[in-house]
Amino acid sequence: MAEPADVLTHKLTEHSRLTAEDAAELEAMTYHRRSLKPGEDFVRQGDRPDVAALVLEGMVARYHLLKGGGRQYLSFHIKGDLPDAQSLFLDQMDHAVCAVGEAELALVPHKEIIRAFERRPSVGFAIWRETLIDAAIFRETITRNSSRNTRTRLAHLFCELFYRARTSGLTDGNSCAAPLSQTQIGEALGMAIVTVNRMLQALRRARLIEFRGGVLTVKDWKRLAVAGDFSPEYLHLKRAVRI
Amino acid sequence: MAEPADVLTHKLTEHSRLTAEDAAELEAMTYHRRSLKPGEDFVRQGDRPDVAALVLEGMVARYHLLKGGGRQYLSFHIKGDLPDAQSLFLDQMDHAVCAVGEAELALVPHKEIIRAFERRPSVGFAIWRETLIDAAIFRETITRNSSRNTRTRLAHLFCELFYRARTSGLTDGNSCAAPLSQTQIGEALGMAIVTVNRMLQALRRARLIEFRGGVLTVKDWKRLAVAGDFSPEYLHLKRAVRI
DNA sequence: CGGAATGTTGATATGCCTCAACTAAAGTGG
DNA sequence: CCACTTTAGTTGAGGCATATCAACATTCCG
Repeated sequence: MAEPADVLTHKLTEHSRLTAEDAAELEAMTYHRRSLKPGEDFVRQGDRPDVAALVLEGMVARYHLLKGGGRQYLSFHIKGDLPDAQSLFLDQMDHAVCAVGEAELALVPHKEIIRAFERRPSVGFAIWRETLIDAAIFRETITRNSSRNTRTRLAHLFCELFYRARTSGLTDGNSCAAPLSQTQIGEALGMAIVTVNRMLQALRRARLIEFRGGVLTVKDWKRLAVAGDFSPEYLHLKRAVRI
Repeated sequence: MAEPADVLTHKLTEHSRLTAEDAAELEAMTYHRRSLKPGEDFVRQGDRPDVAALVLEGMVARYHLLKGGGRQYLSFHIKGDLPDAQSLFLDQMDHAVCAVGEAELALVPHKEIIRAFERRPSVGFAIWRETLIDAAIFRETITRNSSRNTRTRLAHLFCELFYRARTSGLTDGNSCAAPLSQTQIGEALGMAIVTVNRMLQALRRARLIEFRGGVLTVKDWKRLAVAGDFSPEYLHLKRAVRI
């Protein structure tokens, strides 16, 4: 299993240039491992964390709690992501973060991260860039959920999940892990479970994807990208991945 | 008319603590004024700006261009906001920014801002925090547009516009500037113009708001906040505003 | 003053949700 | 290991919120 510092360095390298000194600074931080069971919350709305999480394994999701008990999932995160980096500078969590399937985290004290920023501004800039990419993904999510129909939304989500997994080297051929239930997909895309189920079948019938047992298989990337109105510029990666 | 540096300092103070040295650093930057006509684009999707904008006057909006020519408005910005701060660390714009009504900007070269960060990390942290609040607003927008009905969405938008104006001292009694067309409101909330019009009437009839000639008047804040399912924590302000 | 943009109203269509029942799979305890 | 329970997925029927279409009113602006 990879070292936390390496996971982080590798991730930041997807969009930022880091010097050896920068990497050393990341290496010097303290990483505390923590395992999460499926569905387990890691931070809750209102919390004031003093550590930031790095995803080492599995998938993690951010969500708003709705009155009535429902959820609005906001984003999904994989290995290398910092799902609560915002807590570095925003005291209170305005949303929660939970595991989707089993997940493994590394926790780093805020203090150490801030100290790294002060010693090496470029490390700060890289993580800042990471949070800005997060925001770009949120913007795309607004557009996806606000102005596209249910089929397109679903296709777009699969595109994003697959593309990001691919970028991080987490795909196995045309497959990647996506341990989401149909309920969760519905709560991410703002659609009823029944509709998720039907659109899923539509995408399957059209031979664009397979989705079973928490594994997403892309059968026809090109047509899936068209169906999802997907183009990856919003992910702001240094080098585009070919699929 | 206020000096750009003062506008920025004042804004950052809404959520961050700045020392006299920090303020001096902001003061030392070069601000280039620019006026925008209603609807005028200031940056476009794909651009690679080398300056960042500070809103001095009026309202500015970010939007995605949809194929077919439609727009998805992502956020609205008022005096003190930095609507394209992300361009500091993300090369290409993934969205455009335009004026809503007349607007006045101050442009600051990226280089000078970055230099300020390197000399005074806390200035960087304050602007970073600003971009994180942006992201928090995007998250709230996801939830608003994905899991609430049209009436609630509209009420929520008005709540946010009014609350933020109030925070920045831009309200006049129960009124604030909101030079949006119904079309633009529709393109922000992901609803048809006709529906905007009807829900607007519903909110008027319920005596929650007035909205005419680009001016929003809140007639009953408490009930409007309930109708919009609005609570301002996501804006992450140091001190909550009483309305 | 005329034309364009914006707002308003009514009628109709439909995409998606809700409700309800059933099946399949996964987890649990005897 | 099997009965039992729970959770997740599937299918059909019907209704509603919201979109679409179309006409008209109003305001804005050159």
